[in-house]
Amino acid sequence: MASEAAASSISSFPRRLAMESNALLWFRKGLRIHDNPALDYARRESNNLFPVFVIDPRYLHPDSSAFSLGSTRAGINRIRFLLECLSDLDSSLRRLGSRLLVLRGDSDPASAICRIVKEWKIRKLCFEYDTEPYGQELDRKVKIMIVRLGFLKDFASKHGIEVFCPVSHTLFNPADVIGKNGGKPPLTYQSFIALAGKPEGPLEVTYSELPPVGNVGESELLTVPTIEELGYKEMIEEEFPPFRGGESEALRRLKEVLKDKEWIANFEKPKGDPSAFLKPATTVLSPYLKFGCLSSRYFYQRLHNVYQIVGKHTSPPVSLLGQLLWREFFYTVAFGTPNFDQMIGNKICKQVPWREDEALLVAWREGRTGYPWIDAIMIQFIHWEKGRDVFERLLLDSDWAINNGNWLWLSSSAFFNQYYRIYSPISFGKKYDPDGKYIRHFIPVLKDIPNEYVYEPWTAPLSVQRKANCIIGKDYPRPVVSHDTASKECKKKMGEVYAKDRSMKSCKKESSKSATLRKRKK
DNA sequence: TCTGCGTTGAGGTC
DNA sequence: GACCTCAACGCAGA
Repeated sequence: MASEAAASSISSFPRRLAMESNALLWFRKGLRIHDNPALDYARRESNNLFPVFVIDPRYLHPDSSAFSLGSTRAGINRIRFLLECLSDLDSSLRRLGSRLLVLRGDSDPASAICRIVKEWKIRKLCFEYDTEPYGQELDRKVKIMIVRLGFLKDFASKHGIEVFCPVSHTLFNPADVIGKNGGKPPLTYQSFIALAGKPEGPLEVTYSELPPVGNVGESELLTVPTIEELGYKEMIEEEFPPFRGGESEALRRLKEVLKDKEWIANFEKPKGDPSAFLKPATTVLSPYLKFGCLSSRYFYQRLHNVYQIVGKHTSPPVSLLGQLLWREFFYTVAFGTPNFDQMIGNKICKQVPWREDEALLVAWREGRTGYPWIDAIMIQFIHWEKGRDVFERLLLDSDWAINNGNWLWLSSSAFFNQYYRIYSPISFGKKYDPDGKYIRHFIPVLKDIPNEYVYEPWTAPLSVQRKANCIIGKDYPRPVVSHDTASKECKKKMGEVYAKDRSMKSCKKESSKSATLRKRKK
C-alpha cells in the first residue's frame, strides 16, 4: 500500500539531508494539517518548509463563456469554497509559524512548481498523489521537468531531488485493490469490499510548530485572494450556499455529526429524505472530503469508534461507513478504467445512441422542465456526459470519480443494469414530501398551488391556477416531455441497446472460441 | 451453466 | 412499514 510506503519512507528518512534542506509542500487537494503524510514528511529534518498553492486559471479565473458564473471548470460556489479552504489553511499554518504561499500559475501549475523548485533550491518535493487524469497529467509533467532540469547537475548532483507523493486522499490505494483483483478494477461494490480489507489509520502526529518559510527571492507571491480579487464582482452575499470551506469547519462539522451516535448507528442511505434541505439527511461532509479538508482515514476511524461504542449498527452498503466505501469503489474503478468519463472508449460503459437535444438539456439545466419535484433530476434520453458536465461545474462537492460513477450508474450505462426501473418525477418525490415543501421553497411561484397538484401543476384546473397566481405555460412551464411517453420510449431503446450488447458479447465469445479450436487443430 | 443477488422503482395489498 | 408483483438486467461465485 502506498500509504504504508509513506510510513516506511518517513522512518528511513536519509540523515544526509539534515545539513541543507529546503522542502516544498505542494497543495492541490489535501487542504488540511491533520493526517497529511506529505506535510509530515516535508517538515521532517527540513530547515525550511515552503507550503505552496498554485492558482490554476482553469479553476479560478472567470470565464465569461461558461453557462453559469465561474471559471472554465468550476462554478462560483465551489471557487468560493476553495478560497475559504485556502484561507483556513493559511491561518492554521500561521499558527504554526508558517504561511501559505500562493503562486500564479498563469500558463500551467506544473511549470510554476518546477520554476520555484529551482529558485528556492528545493531538495524535497512533497505532494499528495492524485488519481484523477488531470492530477496525473500534472504529476507527470512535474516529474519529467524535475528530471530534465539542467540545474540538477550543479545543484543536487550528489543527492538529487527527492519526490514524495503518498496516497492519502482515499482510504486505500486504488492501484493496490486493482492489483489484488488480477489487474482489473472490481465492478461490483461487494467484490470491492471483499478485496479492500481494512484501511490504515490516520497519522497521529500533532504539531506545535513547523519549519519556517525560507527565502522566496524574486517570486511574485500572493496572499490568498478574495473572490473579488479574482475578478468576480457580481456576487451577492445571499446567493452563497450555507456551507463554509476549510479544515476547521470540516472538523467542527464532523464533531457535530459524531455527537449523535444513534443517528450514525441507524443511518441507511436509501431511507434518507432527499427533500430534506433545512436539516439535510446526510452529513454534508462530501465537499470537505472532495478538497481533502477532512481526511477520509480520520473520518473512517471516528465512525468505527462510534460503532464500537453503540454496538448494533447498520452495515455497508447502506451505512454511513458504507458511503465512505462507495467513494473508494468509484475512485478505484475510475482509476483503473481508461476513458472512465466518456462513453466511447470506455469498456465498462454501454454504448447508447443518446439523443442530442440542446433545448431539453438547457431546460433541465435551468430548471424549467415543467416537473416541479426536481425540475432538475431527470433528463429524458440525453447523453449522461452532458448531465455530468452540468454537475461537475455546479456541485460544491463535485468529485471526478464519484460524479462520473454516479452518472454511469443512473443512466444504466455501467454498474447498474435494471434500466427498466425508472424514477417518476411525480411519485418519487411525493413519497418523502407529500405536501411539496421542497418544491414550494425552491420554486416560489408554485407556493400557493394546492398539495394535490403541486407535483403535476399542469393538471390543475384553470380556476385553481388563477387562484394560486400561477398559470401553467405562462408563470411556470408545461412539461417539456410527457414522462409516460418518454420513459416508455427510453425503456424500449435501452432494451435494444442491451440486446445488441449481449449479441456483440456472444459473437466475440464465439469467435474467440473458434480461434482457440483452430489453434488446437494446428 | 446455473443461481443468487443487487444502497435508493412503482404500485399494489395488508 | 413490510411485503409482493411487475418484467427482467449482468456480475460473481459455485
